[in-house]
Amino acid sequence: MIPVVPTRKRPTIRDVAREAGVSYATVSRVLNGREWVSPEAVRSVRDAIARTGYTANPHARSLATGRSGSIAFLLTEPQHLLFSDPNFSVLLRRVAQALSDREQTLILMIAATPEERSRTFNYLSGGHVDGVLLVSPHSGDPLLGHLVRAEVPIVACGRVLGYEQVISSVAADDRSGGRSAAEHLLAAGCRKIAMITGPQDTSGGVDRLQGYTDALIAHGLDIEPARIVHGDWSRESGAAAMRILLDRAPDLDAVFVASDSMAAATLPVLREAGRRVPDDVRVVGFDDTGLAETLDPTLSTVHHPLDRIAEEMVRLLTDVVAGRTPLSITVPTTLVLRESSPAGTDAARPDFRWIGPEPT
Amino acid sequence: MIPVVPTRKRPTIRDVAREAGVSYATVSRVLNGREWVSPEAVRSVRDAIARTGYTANPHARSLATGRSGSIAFLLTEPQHLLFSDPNFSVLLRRVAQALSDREQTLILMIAATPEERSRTFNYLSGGHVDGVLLVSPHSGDPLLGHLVRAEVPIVACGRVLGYEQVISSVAADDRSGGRSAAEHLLAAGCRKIAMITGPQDTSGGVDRLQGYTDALIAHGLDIEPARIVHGDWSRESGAAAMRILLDRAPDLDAVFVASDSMAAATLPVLREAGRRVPDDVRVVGFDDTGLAETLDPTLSTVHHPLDRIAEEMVRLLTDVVAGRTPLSITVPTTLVLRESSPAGTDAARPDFRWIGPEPT
DNA sequence: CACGAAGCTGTAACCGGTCACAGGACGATA
DNA sequence: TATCGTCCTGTGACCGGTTACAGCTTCGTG
Repeated sequence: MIPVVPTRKRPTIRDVAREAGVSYATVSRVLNGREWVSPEAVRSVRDAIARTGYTANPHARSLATGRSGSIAFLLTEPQHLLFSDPNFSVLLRRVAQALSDREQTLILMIAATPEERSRTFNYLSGGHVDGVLLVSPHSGDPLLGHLVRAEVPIVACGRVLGYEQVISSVAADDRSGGRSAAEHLLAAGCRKIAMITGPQDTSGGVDRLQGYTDALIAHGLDIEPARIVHGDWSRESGAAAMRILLDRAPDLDAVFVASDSMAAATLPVLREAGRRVPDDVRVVGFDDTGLAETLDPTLSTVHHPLDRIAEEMVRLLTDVVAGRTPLSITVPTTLVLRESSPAGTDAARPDFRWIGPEPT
Repeated sequence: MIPVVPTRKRPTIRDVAREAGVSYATVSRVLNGREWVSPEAVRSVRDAIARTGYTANPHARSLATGRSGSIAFLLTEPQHLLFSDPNFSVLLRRVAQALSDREQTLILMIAATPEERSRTFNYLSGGHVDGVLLVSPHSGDPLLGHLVRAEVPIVACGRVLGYEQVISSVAADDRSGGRSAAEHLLAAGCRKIAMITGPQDTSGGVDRLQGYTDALIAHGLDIEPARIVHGDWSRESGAAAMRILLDRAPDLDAVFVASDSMAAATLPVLREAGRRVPDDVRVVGFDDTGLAETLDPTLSTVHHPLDRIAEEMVRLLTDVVAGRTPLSITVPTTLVLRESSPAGTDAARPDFRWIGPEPT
């Protein structure tokens, strides 16, 4: 009897059991390697699996175990940032890798519009994923409060201001990073150092600024409000901020910019204004995710260790899912010097502890 | 045995049924809106759902229906391209949106290493997703053959050379795009037009080159092999290709580059070589995904309609999952003129049909 | 020799949905 | 009044796994 339509049913655990001459419970035990199973049984089950080409149905498994085996990577930034900011894609890549190593699947959710946000909330709070990785959270976001109330396991990239006690997070040591950038500029002789910050409702935005003020104050300098302009990570905001700075503080001799994207946008503005980089104005960015090397001049910047951050986020989320109390992890940053602010004599100065690689 | 996590029981369909005073089958009917249900029953079920905060368990649903409600977005490019090529992130964003609108979830899979590839194949062929969206497929990839043999529903972005009859695809009209770019350069008076192509095992790489040769031949010009260099979409390959061109064909008066990433990398090379853009050498790219506007000079380029491509891919995949025979869809491109090759007198010429927007 | 423990295996209940099918209520029609 | 069709609802089987529990060997020990 040849079936007209080749009904290609995928083999189930019971097919494997029949093939192996054992019960399906034994097959399950072999698959999960939990309990005592005789070596012969293990072998015949493995053979049967190989012969039938069996793979477990993840939905049946999730239904039985109550775990989904998947986590959500949640982006709440407006879409133009997703495109221009390499941080996202680098982090995404690393997280995907880390999850793949743990046999977990990565569900990408983008919640930019109000509709998407409410759909996203329903999905995440419905227990459809084991946990959520949150990127670049803004503390004012109501979605955060809802997720926390629904007790969804969350790990954020960057501390979530106001939620430090309830949301676990992994962040770069932004404050030290900002401080080392500013100290490098100070050591190079700059005294009128401006800063373009990130949004002040993100930990990265706040801490990098804090590091900058730390360094200036430690060197006995005043913080000049005119030299500080807030950006929103986007290129456009970087260019706009640079124009404001040139207007408000035309005597500046250096700019520390809280992201490479924004820093990249300052270069043409400076060039148009007739300022040479680094001779007239030194520029130091933050991130070092590939963009910095491709600019002209290449950009000195603080390396944002996204590899380790991704790794730690996944590890931490596993803990949080298992019921661990919230925890914040900080990962050290590294200053990388390139053409836009090369190493000067400062490398030899005893008061300057941090030393980056030689400029290329 | 105490469970590790205190599993807060979520309400099930039976809880809702009890609450509403109906059977669970009726609740299911209301949820799926399938069969005849009395208005009162609908109302009381909806009330009960609102009261209990019920959301359906997608795994139970998948198990019962045999559909997973999720599709995989599969990337097979080496990771450095994922970072530098904005095409990926733009497409990803759009696909995510289109899927979200259909209440489907997007599972991101990156198969760069051999391990990841085999894991990915097992996962996809195991029927864990309803279908696969494939980005930038290279025809030599063995993973493709395996997926086709396993009868996994696939829609690719770009035709898959050699698999046109078995893998559905959505592509830009790369050939017309390449042709309009070259025609624009010809109309601007250029006669020694070089080209940096994409990989010749991708339809985009082949077709954009084909469009270029179409235009040159139509104008009675010979195809000079010395003026054609193959790239691999990456910035590095663009810079390298430009150097080769300056060496092999130093008399060139224009370059058509098959991607904006590669085109971006040609600009510093040209500048270093003392060639002014566009005065000495005109440059036209391909993609128009944001990067082109941020370059200096801003880049004339062929707009790659990723919005529509994403939309069509999702639509087409739905059809393929439903059993539709393979189909290739082509979406038109548009030439966008900016500083690197502004519109000339050609716009007025009768033999030049295509006219882009005025340069900014 | 009786008995308990250890090692292994099978049965059955359960996870939370979908859906085929049986059947009840009720009005229309013969 | 009997019969039929339409509308609506409930029961129970099933999807493919996991796991509690019981049962069967086999062996060691008092």
